[in-house]
Amino acid sequence: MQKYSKQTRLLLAVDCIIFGFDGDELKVLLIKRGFNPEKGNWSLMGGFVQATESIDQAANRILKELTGIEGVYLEQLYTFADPDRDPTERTASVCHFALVDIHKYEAQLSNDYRAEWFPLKRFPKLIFDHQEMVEMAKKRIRYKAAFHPILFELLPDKFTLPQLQNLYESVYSTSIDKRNFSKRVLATGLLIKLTEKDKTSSKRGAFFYRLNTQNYYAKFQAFLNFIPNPDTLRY
Amino acid sequence: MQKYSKQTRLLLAVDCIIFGFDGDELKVLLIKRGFNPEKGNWSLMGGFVQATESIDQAANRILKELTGIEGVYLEQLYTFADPDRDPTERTASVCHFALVDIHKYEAQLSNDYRAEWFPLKRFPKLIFDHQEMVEMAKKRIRYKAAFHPILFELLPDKFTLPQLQNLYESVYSTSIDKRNFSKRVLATGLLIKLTEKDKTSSKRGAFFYRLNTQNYYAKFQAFLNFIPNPDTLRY
DNA sequence: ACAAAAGTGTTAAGTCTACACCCATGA
DNA sequence: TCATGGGTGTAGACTTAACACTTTTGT
Repeated sequence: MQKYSKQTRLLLAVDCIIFGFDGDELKVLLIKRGFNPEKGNWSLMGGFVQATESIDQAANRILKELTGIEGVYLEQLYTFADPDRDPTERTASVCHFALVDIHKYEAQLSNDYRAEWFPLKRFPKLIFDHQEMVEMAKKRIRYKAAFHPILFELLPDKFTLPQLQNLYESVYSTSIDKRNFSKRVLATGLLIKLTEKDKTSSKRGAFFYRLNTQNYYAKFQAFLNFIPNPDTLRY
Repeated sequence: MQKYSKQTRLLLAVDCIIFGFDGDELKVLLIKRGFNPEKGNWSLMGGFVQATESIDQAANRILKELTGIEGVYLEQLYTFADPDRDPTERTASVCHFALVDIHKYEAQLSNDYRAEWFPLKRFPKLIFDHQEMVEMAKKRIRYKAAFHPILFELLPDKFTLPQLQNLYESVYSTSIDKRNFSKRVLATGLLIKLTEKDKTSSKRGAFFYRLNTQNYYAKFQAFLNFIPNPDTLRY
């Protein structure tokens, strides 16, 4: 079949903002770019979409290649394609964000890859328009997590209510009454209380919970509402 | 500067789902494709991003060229780039949706352009993956309009409460109690009551309202809540 | 015994839902 | 005068927010 004539072709890339939570603050995984331009500078995980790949496949492949991470929550965020965003050559980047359990990947990342976690405050200068991508991803997470239980993706399989509350408090830079928080969260039916306790952060210990995965998938699209004052949120 | 070697280049396109509301149901503007492949078949408004254009500029240009529409609400939705979505040649499409006042463009569309409004029920077969794009856009509108006052973009500058309620009822395929609806809507402070009445749909006439544009922009990002049972909504 | 974090219940305020009647007008 | 659609208020149910004390246990 004949090609479309007289149209500009360009490169298609994927970039991923990988979020993790260390129990205290949100972090993003960055890598030192391995090629010119901007070689050696901090960058999001990115790469070019190959000839026979879908965007989704490319995003998953790049995550795997650069960090070893696979099977995590990954969502398309926005496409950036200003003509001069990459000075080398016009490149459209389909930006994604991923949510991972930071502890699963800490060891392997520092050993096998040149990637590092950076807290959202105290962030290095990033290449190209990557800072803008991060800003958008932060907004999207806050927006989406206000109604959908995506933040569980940042926690290990077993987690405690205080851990979960810390996470919500970090994401929304707010503090939440723990009595109201536990009532809300437990009322969703998304959590199953385990008999085991986490004794690492208190003498008494806090009960572990795990996700009720059935309910999780069933209710994922429903609007929850873990956050007290949604009026203060901004997209 | 040297180019990135050994990478595939591809075409970047923009497609737009243009929504309108005729007072009774939601409609989407379609056009008969003017070139091969699929020449003569129904298509979303689309075109290629030019060498020096941003995506946003391309989307606005294409809207203008194909329909004369400009200055309307336009939002990036999702990027579709499966390798074979266009059989001619690999093409990534950054899909957008637009919300327009259907009455502003009815005359000009039928006279000057080959575009036609189709109700969301009774929809023709579309080219490529355009049907999937429309499905996603419907979901996004329902999602976003549950919390942000975007549906006003579908109405004329002056509109009545019954018109507005009809619109919400169509978008959510539900019926809303008119007493509760008017209380909710008026409580937002987004509307200014005019002295003039619309006598076209009743003998008594319904008061016109217009948007308080100051409040509209200020509160756009706040979560409103016009829809009674958000639990039943799905993303 | 005390410090530090976990866990739990109630009340008042506010919001939401359900519901029915009168109004204005043109035909 | 009557048929049609527009406009308005209230009471009960429910949800949310605010708030403080007891429990556990390691040191």
